[in-house]
Amino acid sequence: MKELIKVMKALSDPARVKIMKMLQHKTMCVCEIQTALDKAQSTTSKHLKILEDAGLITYQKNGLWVNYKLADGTQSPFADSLINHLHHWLEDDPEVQTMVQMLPAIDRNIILNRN
Amino acid sequence: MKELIKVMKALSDPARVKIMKMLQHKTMCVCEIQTALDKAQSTTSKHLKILEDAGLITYQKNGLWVNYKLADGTQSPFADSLINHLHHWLEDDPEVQTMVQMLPAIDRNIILNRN
DNA sequence: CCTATATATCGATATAGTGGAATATATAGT
DNA sequence: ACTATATATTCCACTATATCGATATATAGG
Repeated sequence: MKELIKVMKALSDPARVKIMKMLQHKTMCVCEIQTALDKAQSTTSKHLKILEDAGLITYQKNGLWVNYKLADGTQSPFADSLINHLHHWLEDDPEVQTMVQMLPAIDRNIILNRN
Repeated sequence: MKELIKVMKALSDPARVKIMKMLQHKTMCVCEIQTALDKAQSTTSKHLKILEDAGLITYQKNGLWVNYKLADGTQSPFADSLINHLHHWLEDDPEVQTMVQMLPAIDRNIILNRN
């Protein structure tokens, strides 16, 4: 029960659902996700922790960067189901569509003023 | 997006998930659900409203009684998916199992001291 | 070792959710 | 119309969550 509740709570916030929809398109670091969401860095980091605790996303460290991606769902059958459903859910949601269109422009090198 | 969030929030509380698991076995009135949950009547009524707003349950009035049952899911594709998944989810959850075993003994006539 | 920097954690505050007691509403029976 | 009663709503206390600024942690490069 606790495990299911954790997954449901994780997906009960628009920002976190948006993160799931973005990661469906590409692996992203915290600063990229933060930019897309237009939230504070600490806020973004906490959302990611909640999704990770629920078994919905995983990360891989690469130097200073932490790259987040969708989990494979092996941790939790609830997470697995919802990850799969989210792939087709909200595809026609205007808010999600706008965000997805912006994704190609959201790049850590551009965000941090590198070449 | 709002619709999905509403469904997820509705299923983010153990009492409400338990209601869903109970209604999977039989239609129940508020006083029966209240007894099974061991919560106040007002609390129970509010949980039911949240589930109904999310499209997860419906009710049918019969005199003073309001009989709640699982929705058919036609209101919301999200609700539909989750109603279906919940049918097999948590079947081995100890808390749910105990509650389901008690279900046959939970009857409005017994609760209200009628013959 | 020191500095820079990407991310995580902490502290504080505002908002939302959960709970029960009290009250309101609606309907059945007389 | 009056009473009884099953459920819904309101009110209020308490807890949980979301957010941000500030600080801590970890790692790369010099």
